[in-house]
Amino acid sequence: MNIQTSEPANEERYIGIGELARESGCKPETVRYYERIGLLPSAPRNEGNQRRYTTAAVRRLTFIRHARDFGFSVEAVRELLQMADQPTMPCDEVDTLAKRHLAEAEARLARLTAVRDELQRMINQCAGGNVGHCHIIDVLSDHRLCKQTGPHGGAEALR
Amino acid sequence: MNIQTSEPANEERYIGIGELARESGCKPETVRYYERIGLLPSAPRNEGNQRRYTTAAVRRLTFIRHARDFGFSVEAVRELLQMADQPTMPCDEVDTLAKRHLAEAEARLARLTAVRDELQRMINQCAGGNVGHCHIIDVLSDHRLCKQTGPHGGAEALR
DNA sequence: CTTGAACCTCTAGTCGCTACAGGTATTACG
DNA sequence: CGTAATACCTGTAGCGACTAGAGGTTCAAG
Repeated sequence: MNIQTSEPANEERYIGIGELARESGCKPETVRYYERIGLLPSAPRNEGNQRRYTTAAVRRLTFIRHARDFGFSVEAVRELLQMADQPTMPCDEVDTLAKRHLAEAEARLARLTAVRDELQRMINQCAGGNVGHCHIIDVLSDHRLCKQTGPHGGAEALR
Repeated sequence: MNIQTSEPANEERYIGIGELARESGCKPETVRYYERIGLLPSAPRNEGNQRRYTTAAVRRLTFIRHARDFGFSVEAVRELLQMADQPTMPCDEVDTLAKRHLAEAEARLARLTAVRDELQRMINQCAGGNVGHCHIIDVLSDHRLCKQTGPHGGAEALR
């Protein structure tokens, strides 16, 4: 498994940024953005200054997109790429990174679950009527009406 | 329950932005930001141009923070405030807004759960060794190694 | 009266893209 | 071969929801 961007073998097919984007499931703007921030190496250009890519770039970009889909931050992806680029390295660090990410996902999950439960509770208790007696408004107005003691952290759960 | 910002009754105590922030659980910068974007009305100023608040502002800001904690967007909070400001209105719209938000929370929850499971799976299958044979790297490189068929949407789950 | 904390405005930075505007290159068709 | 549609280029600005800092003013305590 090689996700490095290597120089093309003879006769290898070159593709443009549009096709690269299509094949790896993102947009050309995003590809250029990844190049700008250094996730992708600067692509070689043809005579008309357009970027040309090989299948190595498709693999690297696919890796990036997939890691992003898993919710890894761009910085984490950068680290993962560096690790993947050194196949002889022990994979402890990869493991650590993944576990930390898992822990964060679980924390978000817990917060989000609490928020969901509280939302459900307050919706169920709304008897309908007018806003002056709306349970939803009441709960939002007064944290003591929540089962939870701490802040919900719904906003933080979304980061 | 009145969360409107009304003019202070005679002899009502005024507080500064710092105390307001402390009492409602956010930072002074955030308070000014909320004023700037119109979630909070422009606060009256003392002679030295500093904002003075009453308990009505504490209530309003607490409502805002609480709704934000529930993950409601600032725009949704704006709508909720408008509704809460009209206590005689029927609360159908509040209900609708809350239910829509609940549905979104549940969707995010589902995506995040899927991501969590896949992360767990790939961490459990990592035998340790070097990066060249690391299962985590392999899964990130090749979506077909995931149980899931579609994209994970981990990044989207975080919005 | 002095010191230090709290406050003021304005601007820019965060993250991860996305969307222009205004131009050039390539490609397909007639 | 000419033209038109498409793809590409760079650079900049915008999103959401704050947060941080610079550089200055005002307040409260001693």
